Amino acid sequence: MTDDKEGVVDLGRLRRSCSGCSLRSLCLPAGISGDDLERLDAVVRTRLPLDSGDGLFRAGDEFGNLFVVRAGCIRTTHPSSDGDEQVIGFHLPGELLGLDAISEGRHHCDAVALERTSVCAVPFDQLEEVASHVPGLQHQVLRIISRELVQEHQHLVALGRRTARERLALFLHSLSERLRAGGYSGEDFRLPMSRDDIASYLGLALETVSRLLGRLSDEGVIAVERRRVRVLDAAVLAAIAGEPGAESPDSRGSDRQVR
Amino acid sequence: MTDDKEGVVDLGRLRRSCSGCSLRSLCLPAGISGDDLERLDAVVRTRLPLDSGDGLFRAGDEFGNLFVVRAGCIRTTHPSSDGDEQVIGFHLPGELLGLDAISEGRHHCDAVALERTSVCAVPFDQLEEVASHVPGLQHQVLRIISRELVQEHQHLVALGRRTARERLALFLHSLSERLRAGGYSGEDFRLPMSRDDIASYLGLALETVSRLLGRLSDEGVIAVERRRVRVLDAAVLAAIAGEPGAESPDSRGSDRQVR
DNA sequence: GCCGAACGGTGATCGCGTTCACCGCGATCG
DNA sequence: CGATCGCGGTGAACGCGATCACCGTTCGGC
Repeated sequence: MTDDKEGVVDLGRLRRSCSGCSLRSLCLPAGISGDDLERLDAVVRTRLPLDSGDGLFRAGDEFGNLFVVRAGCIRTTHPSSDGDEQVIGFHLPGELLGLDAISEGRHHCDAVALERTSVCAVPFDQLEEVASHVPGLQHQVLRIISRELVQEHQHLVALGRRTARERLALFLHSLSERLRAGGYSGEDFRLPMSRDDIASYLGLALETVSRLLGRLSDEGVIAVERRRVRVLDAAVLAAIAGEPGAESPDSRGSDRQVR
Repeated sequence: MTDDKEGVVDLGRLRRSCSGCSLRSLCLPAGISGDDLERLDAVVRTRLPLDSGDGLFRAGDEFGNLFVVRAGCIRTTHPSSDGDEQVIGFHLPGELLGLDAISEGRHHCDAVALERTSVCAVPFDQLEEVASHVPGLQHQVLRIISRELVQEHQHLVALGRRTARERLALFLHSLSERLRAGGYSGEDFRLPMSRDDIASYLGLALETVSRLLGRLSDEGVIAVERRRVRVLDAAVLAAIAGEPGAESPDSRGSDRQVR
């Protein structure tokens, strides 16, 4: 199937493949190499381009593909019976979406691009087929979906126990970390989403988000200019967010032993 | 490995095995049968008994096993840096827990039994090994973890957008449905958790939970007597919870096509 | 250029749910 | 048996964040 001439690397094909992707270590191929990576590569459709506002899928749609964000940002929202909808997540480069559709074979969210965005589509049935021959890939899929679960737990704690100010600080902190992980600056970035989106995601009114951004700016923790954000004091931001600073991992043992 | 005499069923062993378990269709073995089910059976350790208050694992513990509740109830809580912790979930018969530990090989939650509880322990490395030979099992694991994700999304929407009254109705409605799925009555049951636990789970103060339970009781929607709850008007309860009554599935197509 | 919509900022007011306080009940234990 | 503790119920007051109202700015369209 490879039509590359011997010894000549096809740069175009490489750039479009997992092996040449800068997000490789974050994404499905993490820990996969050689023939196995080529098998995965054969399944992934790269470079699906989306304009700002374009939809990727809607709640109720039949589930066919998982998607990985290469560049840009995808917002997922959960529709409510009474009309209003809540923002569930923002997906940045290197992050998967569509995992919640595996359960019933239908998407439960609407997914929309917030800016010019490029995604890879991964046909799920083919991914499962490849994974059944590549144990490392099967494990990686489980790890990614489990990580998603952990993030949701943190989001739950934020919505359940944190003040508006703490939620916003946590949001900015998390965004900063994730952008850094994707290869972008974590200190100076542009928010892909509106104040309204942030408010919905954090379970707040948009006025509250607006005011608190202003307050954090007054305090010198961040600088905000419309959608541009600079983190001036990451330590204080993390402290407000309630992030454990230099806490020891503190392993306490292992789970219940079974005889 | 089977030491049963020909034609004679070992009832003790059967009752302890997946094939003889009444929760089979909810649990990992759903859709698995024959030799494959036997292979799964060989991995699962059944009947780990817990008393009320016993811990199953704690945040930071090394991850070894997934657990399935056979009877009783397990509460998982997410510890916070500043001391107070939030209840993340209640796990009823037929439900898995520990899935969030796959990502980093460490548990992120504390898990405690709220009453006399029996669980099955599933060593995760062995489960993965079996799953790599049994495609149906691999798919089932993904389906279960994905379903978990969907439930968390609904919980997020509840915490982000719903009033205290709606959250409580949703909680009772969901509890009722899940108990029914596990083979218990959904109309008349005993709450395994305290008001405090419910409040933490719903992001409310316990006083609010107490008052709203009283109000729902006054209105004749439910009857509450300490921890015993009877659902008197399931339709009204579902309506308050914002559950779609007789809404059509309304399939709108399939996700973005990829050329 | 003009127009209009989308977005963002800010003040004034309100109300839901929290907070604080104290109540009674039932179980456990010396 | 009275003492203690955990659990659950309830009243009163407060305050955080929602709601309502209106502002200016930016941007894309013709």
